[in-house]
Amino acid sequence: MYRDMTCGQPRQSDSGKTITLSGWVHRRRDHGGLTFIDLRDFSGLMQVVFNEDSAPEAHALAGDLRSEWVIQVKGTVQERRVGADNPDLPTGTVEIIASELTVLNRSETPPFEVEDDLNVADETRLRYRFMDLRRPRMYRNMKLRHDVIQAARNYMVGEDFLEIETPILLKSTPEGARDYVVPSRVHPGSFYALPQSPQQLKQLLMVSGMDRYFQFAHCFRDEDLRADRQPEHTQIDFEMSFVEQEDVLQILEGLYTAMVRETRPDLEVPTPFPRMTYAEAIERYGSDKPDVRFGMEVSRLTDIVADSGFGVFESVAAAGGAVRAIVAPGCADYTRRQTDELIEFVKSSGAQGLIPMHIAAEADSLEEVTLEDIRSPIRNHVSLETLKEMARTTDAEPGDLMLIIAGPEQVVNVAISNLRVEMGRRLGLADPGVFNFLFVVDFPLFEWDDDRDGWAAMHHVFSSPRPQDVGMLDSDPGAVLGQLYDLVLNGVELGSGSIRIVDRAIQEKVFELIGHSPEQVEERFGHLLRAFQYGAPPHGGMGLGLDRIVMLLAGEDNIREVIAFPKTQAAVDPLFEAPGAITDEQLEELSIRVVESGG
RNA sequence: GGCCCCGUGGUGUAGCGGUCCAACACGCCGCCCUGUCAAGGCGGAGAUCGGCAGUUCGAAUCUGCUCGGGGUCGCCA
Repeated sequence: MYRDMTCGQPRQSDSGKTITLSGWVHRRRDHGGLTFIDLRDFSGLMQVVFNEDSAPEAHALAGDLRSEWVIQVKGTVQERRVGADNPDLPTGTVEIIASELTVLNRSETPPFEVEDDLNVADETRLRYRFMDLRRPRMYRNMKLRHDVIQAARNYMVGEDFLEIETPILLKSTPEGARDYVVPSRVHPGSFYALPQSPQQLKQLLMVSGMDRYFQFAHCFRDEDLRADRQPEHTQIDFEMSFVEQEDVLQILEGLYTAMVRETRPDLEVPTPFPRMTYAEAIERYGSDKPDVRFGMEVSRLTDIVADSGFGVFESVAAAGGAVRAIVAPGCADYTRRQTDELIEFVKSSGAQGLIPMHIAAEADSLEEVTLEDIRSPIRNHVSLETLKEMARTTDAEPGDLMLIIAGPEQVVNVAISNLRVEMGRRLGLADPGVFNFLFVVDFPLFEWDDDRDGWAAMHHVFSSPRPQDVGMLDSDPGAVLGQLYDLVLNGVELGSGSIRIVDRAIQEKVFELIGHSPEQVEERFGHLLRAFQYGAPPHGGMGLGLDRIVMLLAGEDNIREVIAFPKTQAAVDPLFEAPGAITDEQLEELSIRVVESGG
């Protein structure tokens, strides 16, 4: 045994014991005849004292120690002398009086210090991830991730779900994201694809009578990265037979309250999780994943300003676009510099611009506001009555700052909802101690795809329309709502799910609507549809981003912080230098020739 | 694919046309020190400023291209 205890364990009750500890040299404080070593492992720090008088050999050796060397120390646990306690350390009331020291391994000088309050470029951290992960914060995140997984597994097992693994090497399905593909050696010119989700597999498991399935599923998507998006991520994936939407939502609520309770009992989780329709979410927040911890709802001014005399508003309204606004309470004194910043912000969210409207705090009420009280680029173009009507509609008061965005509906919604979140952040409106889960339901089944000039599945092709909407599949596809639901937490989409289609006629109709020929359907989904002809139970389920919920539970704002070996924005692993070339022999075996890109 | 920000010793930053063969902090190396815990004192080494091409009498500093990193819009069934 290299150790009797871990570094963070010994307490006053252990004093007098002779123990052996192993770990990394966190810091050395050499006082000449007396040397202190902070010995570190995953569990914490322990101060080790080397005294020239009592252990000359160990003391001499301790003088050679350097940061991150791996050592083994034998010594006696002792209460620290009066006044020498370190209240910052859990082990700060004791220390080890070393009698023996063994150097187990040396270390090069580290590229950065193993400290939590680290300020090092992400790429450097990833290049030396094995050092980066030694930081207590990273261990905490990995441990939290572990605990979240255990809590989820316990809950799912308790609800009679079966944990079943599904293959990673499967077939490309041309829906959705780009696939990562793997060439087949045995079948030259053929490729496996890594799963974007185990969607079809879990549906097959339902047809197989497995009743309730779950899995921590690795999912791969070859799309551009973001702070909360990696090329591979882990989903808590589950599917249930003989259920309706509400049954699935009940499981979700139970699962997530359990996960939070087990890992962050300090957080407040209001239950039951509220249900909000997609339409309501868009109307009130401009987003299908609203942060409902605070108000600042989005108003619609299109009708009021359609004939206001302000050209931008009029042309947007005439083109069928939207004029929407939020109110930043008490922000009428924002400076030009501050509003310019906000303009840059909304531009980066895709909007053309942003029109601020300051309502001076001097007036006692909105009705007493005069043109003098209003500061805005539209002030000289729009009548006072219209300005007031805009303020009334948004519930703006004297002293408030209205922020108005005009443009195509979807562009406005993206920008105004991002702006709302940004203002909420600036004004400190969102309580970080509250986890406000929200079910967004009744998503449209289809959305119009301008590129393809046709309907596309909002979620995926197997999601079922609401029974009452089936009749509209022919007459008005855009109005058909699905048995589709998202779980949203504090403005972050955690996952999507649906009740699946098991009726062949409806399935064929859906394929037809999104422009799949029977041949394409057979090619892409024949296996699943054939299975459905052999007795498919009604079923539904969900895929949930594990990394994101762990990120939120950890209080991190980047998903890389809760993934042991994440990739950079260019989908590179700087430690492995992946992806990399393969040998000519490998290429030969795979019948692959690499050609220069045409440019 | 678009937009924005960043790239200076090991790490993080300062310098933003000559006074910079580059400053500071931490780290590193050496010496001293028996109670420190971001130990302390003294001394020292270490970057030609991501790369290339230009502008200029002169560039870390300006311009163009390029590479790398981060954020974001598109994209992500």
